[in-house]
Amino acid sequence: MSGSSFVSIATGSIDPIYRQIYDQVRRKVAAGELLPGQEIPSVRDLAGSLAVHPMTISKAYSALEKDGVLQRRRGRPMVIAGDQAQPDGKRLELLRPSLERVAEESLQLRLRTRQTVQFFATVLGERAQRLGAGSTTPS
Amino acid sequence: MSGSSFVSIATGSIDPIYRQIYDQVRRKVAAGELLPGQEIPSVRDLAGSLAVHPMTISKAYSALEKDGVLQRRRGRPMVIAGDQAQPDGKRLELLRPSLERVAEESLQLRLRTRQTVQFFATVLGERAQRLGAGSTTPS
Amino acid sequence: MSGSSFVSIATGSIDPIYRQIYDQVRRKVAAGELLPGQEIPSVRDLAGSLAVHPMTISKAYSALEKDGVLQRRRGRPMVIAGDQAQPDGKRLELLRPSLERVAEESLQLRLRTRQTVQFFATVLGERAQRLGAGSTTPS
Amino acid sequence: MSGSSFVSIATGSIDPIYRQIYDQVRRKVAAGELLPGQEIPSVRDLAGSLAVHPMTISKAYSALEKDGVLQRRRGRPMVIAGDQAQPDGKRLELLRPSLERVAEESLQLRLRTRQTVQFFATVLGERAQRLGAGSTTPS
DNA sequence: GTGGTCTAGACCACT
DNA sequence: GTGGTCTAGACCACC
Repeated sequence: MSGSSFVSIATGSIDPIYRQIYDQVRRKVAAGELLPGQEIPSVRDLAGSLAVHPMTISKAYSALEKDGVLQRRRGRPMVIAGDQAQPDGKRLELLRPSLERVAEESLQLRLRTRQTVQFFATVLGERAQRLGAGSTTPS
Repeated sequence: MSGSSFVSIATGSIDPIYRQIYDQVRRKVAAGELLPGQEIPSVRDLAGSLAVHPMTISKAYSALEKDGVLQRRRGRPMVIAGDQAQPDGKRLELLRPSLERVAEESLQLRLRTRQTVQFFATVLGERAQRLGAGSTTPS
Repeated sequence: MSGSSFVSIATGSIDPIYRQIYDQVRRKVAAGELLPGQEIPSVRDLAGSLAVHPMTISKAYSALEKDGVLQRRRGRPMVIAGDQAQPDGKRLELLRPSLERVAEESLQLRLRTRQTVQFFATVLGERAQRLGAGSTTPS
Repeated sequence: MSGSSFVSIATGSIDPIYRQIYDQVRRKVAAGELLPGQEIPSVRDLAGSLAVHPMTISKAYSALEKDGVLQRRRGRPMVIAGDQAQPDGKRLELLRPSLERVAEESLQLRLRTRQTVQFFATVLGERAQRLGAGSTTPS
């Protein structure tokens, strides 16, 4: 978990590791945090730092390449492909599926809307502060 | 979906059949459409009408029983369990893990906190309305 | 090499096994030889009969699913997806890349056009006869 | 592609750089654009002007030498090798494996023999014309 | 029974 | 050094 971690994985998560990597890279590119032309960690490097099998990383990278997010360069590290940064509104929409899911849960728990929203604001605030304060603290 | 269908399944859906059933029952109970003490179709009956393997139904029912939504009665159909409401605060905490996850995504997308929270309120409102409107809750 | 072999692989080929399988299935579907709804061999079965690792088959099937050629059915064999048979002209176009490649070779060998075309006709005729005569003799 | 460029490479191409170089030289020789005895750029020069690793150029040149297209001369630039034409029949046979492969594809697509052969003739004609236009006309 | 994911480790092609 | 392909074999989720 170095300060400049490229991505982070949650071993206990429901969705597979390669998917987590795929999603995170896609999001970072959309947010403009990873810029076109920028080199990404090699399959072996990332596999090493995440303590994961190289093939798992390779699978994520391949999917990202197929979807036009990454570009392969034979014998050299892969790079972020042409401009794909999204305007604010579009980036917000990327969050919708996750929000729908959590909204569903909230309703199943019979929680009141205002209560849920306020709690979310709190959680989000805490998390933002943690990030802002001590350099980087992902995961 | 005929008027009397207990639940409906979407064969092409991403999530497994047993999950679809689980979710629908849970939602109908939360919405008050299925009331405590009410009998539900037997495993065999439902399996027959949905053209699904009985084990799949059984799995959904077992999960619902484990989560206190259904009650088993030897030799007789299962029934919706009694209301075991929890204090608000406790139920809210149940939502935290999901909120943390979506907060993480929001930060990775570099969205502003206020913007995200407002969008969540919107999504939550839409979803609540959809549930409130047509009593019935298709997937 | 049973008479009803689903696909065949050339171990010495330039392109990877999973690609060979992908291409053959795609072609057979385009040709209407494999029809929508039709079941295909399971990953394990095909892996066994081709003496190949299951993951190799899985990779081919996954790609075919992603491209809409196959449809997954949880717990059951995959099937050919909705209608995709192509009219003659389009099918012919599918052959173009291969023809371009061989045309290139022909020119590099300084062969005369007519000579090459006639030779191709011969080869094609022989192969068609072999197929027509002794049931099936692929590979 | 400047007028005096020996070869050009497409970095985004599917096939490797060394192959692109190999093919272009072979083609130019076949087309008579490069004549026996003519000197070609040194490995270092070409590597510099193409901004490619010298080893890549070296690999292409070695393959060309191995196939009798180039001739090495100690301490001096390599030259195009003398013409070693082969009888027509023999060269035709060199094309058989490729033709067999494409014949296989044609049959899998259930295309009629005549249709396929005619289409091949068309493709071959187009390609010959494209090559012929530039300078010398291959038979 | 079905397919999916992951690990461990080998080999290859390309730069 | 880079990524790609394949094998061997384990474990999981779903029907």
